[in-house]
Amino acid sequence: MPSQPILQNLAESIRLDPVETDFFLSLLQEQKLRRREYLLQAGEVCRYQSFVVSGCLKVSYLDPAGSEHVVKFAPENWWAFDLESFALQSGAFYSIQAIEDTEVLKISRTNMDLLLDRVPQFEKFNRLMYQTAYIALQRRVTQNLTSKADERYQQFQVKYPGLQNRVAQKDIASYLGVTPEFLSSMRRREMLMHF
Amino acid sequence: MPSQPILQNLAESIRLDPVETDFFLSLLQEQKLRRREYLLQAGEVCRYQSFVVSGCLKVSYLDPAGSEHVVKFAPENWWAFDLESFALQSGAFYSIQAIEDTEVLKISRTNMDLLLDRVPQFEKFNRLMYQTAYIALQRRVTQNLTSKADERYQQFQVKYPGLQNRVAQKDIASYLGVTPEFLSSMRRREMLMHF
DNA sequence: CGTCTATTTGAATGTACTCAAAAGCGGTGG
DNA sequence: CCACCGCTTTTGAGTACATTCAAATAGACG
Repeated sequence: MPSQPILQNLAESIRLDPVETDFFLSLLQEQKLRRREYLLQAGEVCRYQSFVVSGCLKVSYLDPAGSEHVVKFAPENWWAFDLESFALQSGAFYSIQAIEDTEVLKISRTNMDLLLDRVPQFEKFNRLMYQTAYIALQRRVTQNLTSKADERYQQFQVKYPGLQNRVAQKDIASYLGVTPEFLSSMRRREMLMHF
Repeated sequence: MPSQPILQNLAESIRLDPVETDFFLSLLQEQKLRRREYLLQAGEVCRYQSFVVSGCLKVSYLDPAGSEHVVKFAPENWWAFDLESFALQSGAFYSIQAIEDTEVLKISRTNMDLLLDRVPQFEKFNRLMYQTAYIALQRRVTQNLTSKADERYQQFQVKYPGLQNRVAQKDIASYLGVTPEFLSSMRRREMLMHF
């Protein structure tokens, strides 16, 4: 199991001794997804919290009119799950789909509860994850209100370096909240600017 | 001290015995603000988590170009604070200002730590607050991307019933992410619709 | 009452969308 | 290996949504 990346990710917020580390690793499951395969479908209960080892996922939501809205991407070293559904074990609002062949390490809600019980450090990890997620989201709201599509595109490039070459433009457009056609014309204008 | 509303708010997520309740209340401070007075200025460290007993606050952010963006309103029974600044004791990103004469009950970061130590119930309260805040925010992001200004205005009216009569239109416009002029013309069209 | 700020109104402009059609590209089967 | 199919991306014209700027009107407060 390719456990190095996830341990490194943990190390950013908490410190574990070898026993705790092993216990944590023993609770993980590995899963491989093909391009286009779903890790979670809207409506299902989100039973796992997943860490992307390789590949890339997209988290999206289908509005009543039937069009898709991408909420976030999760390339290597990102966590992906429907936070609300995982926390409350309610029906998921979002779907999570692989946009490349992807390998994840996931921990079930049950095992996470075990972990929280036995290794109190993980309370902190969890709290920080919520906190970080909230703060990041709050800034995104603010930025969406503040900036025009071309600025949001630049912010996307900063947030996800290199990802624009791995993700379909229609998905980037959806993430930015513009139509694929408009993103295309934005890119054209941007190209011309450089001459 | 008008402690009934805040106890009712707590009761929505946790149950306290009389001793815990008294301990909690002993950690609160009362503060009265005049219209236009600031509870927090951007750049300061947010040392308190405040609960609005009466009146109304607005949480807003000043962009580099100097224009204000309202992030949320906090009328009676809402909590208001800069979550990031309070958690990390870093400089606040947001300002919090009274838009009516307002009365708040606030708890300092220090006292909150005490509380978390002595009454573990509050871990849950805190986690739920983050969780709820996150989920609400996530939906707002999605809605902002999905819907037009007039729909966002309706959502505002649902979220904050009756508040449109207490808040300046320029602040509502800012919250919705449109210009005051456009909100004004939206309302005119809406009026005409009813004939 | 006068001053200051908020709101309304209108015209001109810009930003982003819809619809339609053409071109590009990737995967699949022959 | 190539041809074809389906989906994505590009391009363009016309339109709708929202902004800017300017000026007039209305309200709030001392």
